[in-house]
Amino acid sequence: MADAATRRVTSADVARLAGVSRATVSYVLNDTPRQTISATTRGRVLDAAAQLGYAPSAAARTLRTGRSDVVLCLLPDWPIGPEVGSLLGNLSTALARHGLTFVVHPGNHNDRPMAELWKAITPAAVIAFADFSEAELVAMRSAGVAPIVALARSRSQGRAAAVPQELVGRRQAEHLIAAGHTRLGYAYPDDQRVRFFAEPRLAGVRAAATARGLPVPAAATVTLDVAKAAEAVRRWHATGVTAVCAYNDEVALAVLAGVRKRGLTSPADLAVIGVDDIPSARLAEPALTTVTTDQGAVAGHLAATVVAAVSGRTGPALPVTSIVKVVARDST
Amino acid sequence: MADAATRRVTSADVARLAGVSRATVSYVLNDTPRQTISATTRGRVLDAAAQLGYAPSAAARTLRTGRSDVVLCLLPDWPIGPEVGSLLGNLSTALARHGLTFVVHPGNHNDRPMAELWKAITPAAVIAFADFSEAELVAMRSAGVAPIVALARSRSQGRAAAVPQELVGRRQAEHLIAAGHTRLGYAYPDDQRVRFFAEPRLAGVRAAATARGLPVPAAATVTLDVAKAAEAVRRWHATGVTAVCAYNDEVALAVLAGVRKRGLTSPADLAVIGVDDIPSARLAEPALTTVTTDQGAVAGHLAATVVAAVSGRTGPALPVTSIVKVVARDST
DNA sequence: CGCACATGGTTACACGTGTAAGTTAGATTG
DNA sequence: CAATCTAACTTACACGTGTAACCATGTGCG
Repeated sequence: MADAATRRVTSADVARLAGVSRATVSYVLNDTPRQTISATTRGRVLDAAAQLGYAPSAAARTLRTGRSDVVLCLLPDWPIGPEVGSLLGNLSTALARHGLTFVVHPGNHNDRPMAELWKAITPAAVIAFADFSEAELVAMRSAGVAPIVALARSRSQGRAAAVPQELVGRRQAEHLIAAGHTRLGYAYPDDQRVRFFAEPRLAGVRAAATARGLPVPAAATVTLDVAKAAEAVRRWHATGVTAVCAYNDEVALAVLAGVRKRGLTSPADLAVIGVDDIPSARLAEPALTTVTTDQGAVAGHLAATVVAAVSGRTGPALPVTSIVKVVARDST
Repeated sequence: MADAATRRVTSADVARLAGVSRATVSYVLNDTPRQTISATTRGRVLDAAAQLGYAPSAAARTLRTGRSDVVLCLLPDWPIGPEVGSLLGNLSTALARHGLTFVVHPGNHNDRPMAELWKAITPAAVIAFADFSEAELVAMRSAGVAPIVALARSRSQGRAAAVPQELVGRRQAEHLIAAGHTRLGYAYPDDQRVRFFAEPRLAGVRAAATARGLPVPAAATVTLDVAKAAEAVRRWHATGVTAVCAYNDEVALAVLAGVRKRGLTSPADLAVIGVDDIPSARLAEPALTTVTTDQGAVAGHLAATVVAAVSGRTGPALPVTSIVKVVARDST
């Protein structure tokens, strides 16, 4: 058993055991470019480090370098689904492959003024789902961290690795139009916090409709409540709408519940298409057609953007095609 | 516009502006106990710090202190639902109230040997959902971080702040038994990674049944697929089972889909109760009865356990009553 | 008066690391 | 053979902070 007061093993311990100077240890362990080390000493250092189980202190390294290898992701305050969870998991392994450690902060950043976070962590980059405020941007510039906007378009500065949400809406609408529907509806979410996402998706649906010369889609807010959803369904059905795009799979499930409540059937009376392909989607009555995003590809591109940003270069453009796909089921 | 090469504002800058020594700045900003500072200097220091927008370097502070104020949560590799997301959010604000910054790592820790994480972050405590391995425990001891096991029982060392999962199963079964059901079934998840959670829940259902002198529940694995679920429903119905507890809301929705597929109805032919109260639950056909956990209370207790652990004291016991509640809907 | 003592500060060091600059000793070269 | 160069290191400093140890004042008290 190790003592309770066992000291941390430092690079000086490794140097002592290997019989070299501390600088040599650092050069070996970091593969410093223009520094030549003989093979035998290199081996001795590596052996000593392994034997002692040496792991460098992140605090000291960050202090010296001024930049850490931590990438911080600020989660929005609205509830996240499994699709975001899978994105985060993929992003974590993708960044780890580049020597970056990925970390997520779930707190709503309205709570604490976010500078509290840089006080605690000194990240190399910060990923957020919504745009940064101007004050946040200058604070990040002066702290030397790279701001990155994910999943949405960036209107201001900061690198963007956005999945264009317009595309999601366009794919939904195109699928319905291809099935022969001409009068579309849009089920808008009740939660005000996701407007940032819902607005461009609705815009995409509108764009697809007008591109085919169809009338502008009839948007209605749908809460996650059967009675309210049934009311929206009644209005759509009365005005000749035969198919609706929903912001979400959950909103789509609410619409389906409303359809059943009104005694109608889907897709005969009203076709419904969602977004995300949550597990419940295939279990609905009828099984829900939905649009899914390739989270692995998005994570890979996001990771590339991050490493480009911390290296100071500009990131690659997202290969936008075939990243958003329709999962056809019974509701359309 | 600030220069591109703008330097970080340090405590020395604050000291210079306030006309005091750097130590005084540190004493003022940290409210060091046995150090007396006059009110006027204190004010000057505070003003200077605010004017300069000073935020201490976490790296330097951690290096000096040996312990940071970061609490790291290791996420499991199985997909997390919105209930875990809400728990994390609550935990973040609860810990922030104690001056701790909460951070989540989504990567499966089989990927990298987890020591890679302490290389990057030096947390004060680590929260995991499953048990730690013995090697991990000794590594954490020697690194001085407090291990904490959440949401499950801890069989080994390390503080535990567990919500007993047996209780969840017991509540499910009791609700069905109170409604008059005597022959119960259990819908076991297909995903092997959640066995750690499913096993105790099933045990709770068994315990509740035997406590009332009922036969042992008929457990069956249910995949998230309508056909497979329908087959399980057929067997239950054939063997006289009238009500099933599901591991999950999603598994419960699969059972409901199986019930419809067989041409049966719920709860008349088969009552179903889930766990988690996901948004889709109330939108199902019929609306799903489920068991929900008060995530705010759990987060508060978990936070208390963490602060107790980093302070070296032992944490309080969880007030286990009334933390798990049944949300009665139409499926029972 | 002389001593102890609280008040309000300052000086100096340590934390563990990366890296620029210096120092050998042997190889190369004109 | 002297001068130069290169491989293989070592020495020394800086990053920004917390805190123990010192120092200079008054101030009460016998």
